[in-house]
Amino acid sequence: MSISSRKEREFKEREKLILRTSYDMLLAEGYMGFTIDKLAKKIDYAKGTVYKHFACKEDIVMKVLNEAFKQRLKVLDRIKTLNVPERALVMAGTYGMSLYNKLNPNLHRLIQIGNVESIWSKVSQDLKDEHNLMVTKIFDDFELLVQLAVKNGNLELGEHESIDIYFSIICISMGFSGLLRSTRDEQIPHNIIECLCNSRLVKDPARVLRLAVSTFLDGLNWRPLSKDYDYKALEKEVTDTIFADFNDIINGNKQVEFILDLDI
Amino acid sequence: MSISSRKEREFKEREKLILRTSYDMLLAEGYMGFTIDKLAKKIDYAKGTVYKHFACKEDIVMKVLNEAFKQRLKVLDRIKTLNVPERALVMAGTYGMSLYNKLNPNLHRLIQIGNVESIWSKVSQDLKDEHNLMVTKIFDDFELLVQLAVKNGNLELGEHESIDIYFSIICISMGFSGLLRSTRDEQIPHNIIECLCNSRLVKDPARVLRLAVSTFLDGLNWRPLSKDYDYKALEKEVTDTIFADFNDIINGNKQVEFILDLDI
DNA sequence: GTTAATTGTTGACTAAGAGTCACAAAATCA
DNA sequence: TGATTTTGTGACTCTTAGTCAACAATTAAC
Repeated sequence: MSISSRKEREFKEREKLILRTSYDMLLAEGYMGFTIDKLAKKIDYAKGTVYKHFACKEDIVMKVLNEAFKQRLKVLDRIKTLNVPERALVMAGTYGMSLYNKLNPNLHRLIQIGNVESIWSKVSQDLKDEHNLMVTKIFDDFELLVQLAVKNGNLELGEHESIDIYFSIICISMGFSGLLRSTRDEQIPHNIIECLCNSRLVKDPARVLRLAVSTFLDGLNWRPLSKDYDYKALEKEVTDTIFADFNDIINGNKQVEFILDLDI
Repeated sequence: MSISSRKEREFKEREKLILRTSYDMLLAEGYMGFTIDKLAKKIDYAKGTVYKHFACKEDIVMKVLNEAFKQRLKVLDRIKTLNVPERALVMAGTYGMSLYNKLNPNLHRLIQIGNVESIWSKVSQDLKDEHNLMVTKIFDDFELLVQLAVKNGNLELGEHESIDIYFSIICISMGFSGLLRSTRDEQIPHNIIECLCNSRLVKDPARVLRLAVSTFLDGLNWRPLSKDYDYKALEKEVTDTIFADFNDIINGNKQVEFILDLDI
């Protein structure tokens, strides 16, 4: 206890410092601008010390990514309290994610980094597993929702398998994630999708995503269909209640500095 | 003429050699395994000579990517000869792309590389523009198709704007592109999506994509709906006629080494 | 045919950054 | 206080992108 655990605490504190600083650097300067030398200088420790915590640069990036992902997952936890049809829960999830992305528009850039082969190939297995587990959680939650909808008579699977449906919805979201960066402030496009999004004047990609998901669900005949339920009202409701804090910040009534919330 | 253009021809020949070799290296060893030193050694020229052709490593990668993309675009050109409803054309496009991806399962890995911020940020403007132009072409073709469908009374836009629809379809495809790699031979997963695809036993992601697009189009009420048209027959037809050559190779009746087709 | 000018090619060199490790400093223990 | 363990360090190696002065080959001039 006491002494050895104080050391331990200090070590954990420093690990958080490393992660938080890396997070800031990654968002500010991107993956290319993130070097261990700069990081070490910034936190005022030697390079070797950083490598006492992480086996390689990619592990730091992946750990930051996992923490950011964890934070993002909490958004989805909030909607579980809602007492609405299953399909409305799916939509509420997209509303929450849209708001969260508006708040924290650079986060998806981080998340995309983890999908890059060259990074993935160097990350240690533990961290890959951790990441895997979180993504799996989303899949599991989705699968339950699909099964519940079938059980409650709101959805028939037909030639679809349950997995096809949630795989599709998640893939749709992924495809859009490339263009979910808020267009509030003018930013240099970071990839081809962002370029096109600018040039094609897609003012609110999040709206298009919500529409795409909704259309897909209509195509599945997952009830209540968009014409039979006031999803606009649902959106307003979740925005004003369970995501009220997000909305306050977006509307400028509150200011927030987004940092990695490390409650390890 | 003659002399100076012979020089020029030699220069162009070497450029092709650089691109073809880079293509092979990128597919074989990924972005991380691709170094200019290795490339130079392989083509038996000095490093400096390579840099006479391209300003930086990323420019080589992007040029390879653009050429691969160009090749891929030709797949979509084939379906233009089909005399079927607009929606069937959209579906035929996905069938063709599925086949092409089965043939050339590593290509999408290349294409994803170009979407990575760290590469995009170093590529010269010319190559970005070239890439942009090709993606724009897909968008334009799609927009025409949507407009035609509306004109012919097969689709009403409703609260959608034309751009929402084609943006959505393209995003859906993009989301799936992460898992379109053929699962024919056992391969090490290259990113989280591929991991999940393996662990969740999605046997034929291309099928799921086709289903997702079809479901989305049903949701849009873009006629003929999937229940009113024999899309299975269409798939068989295009597979057996305009993509017969792809199919032959897939079924092992023909062997083909996929290389970059540089007809510059 | 010889020489000068131009053009093309080279690989040693610089710079930068990842990762290592022998040693130094600090903490702990006896 | 001195011995032992733990922790932190930054100079070092290694790899790789990109440069550039010098060398080679080709072309032009005389």
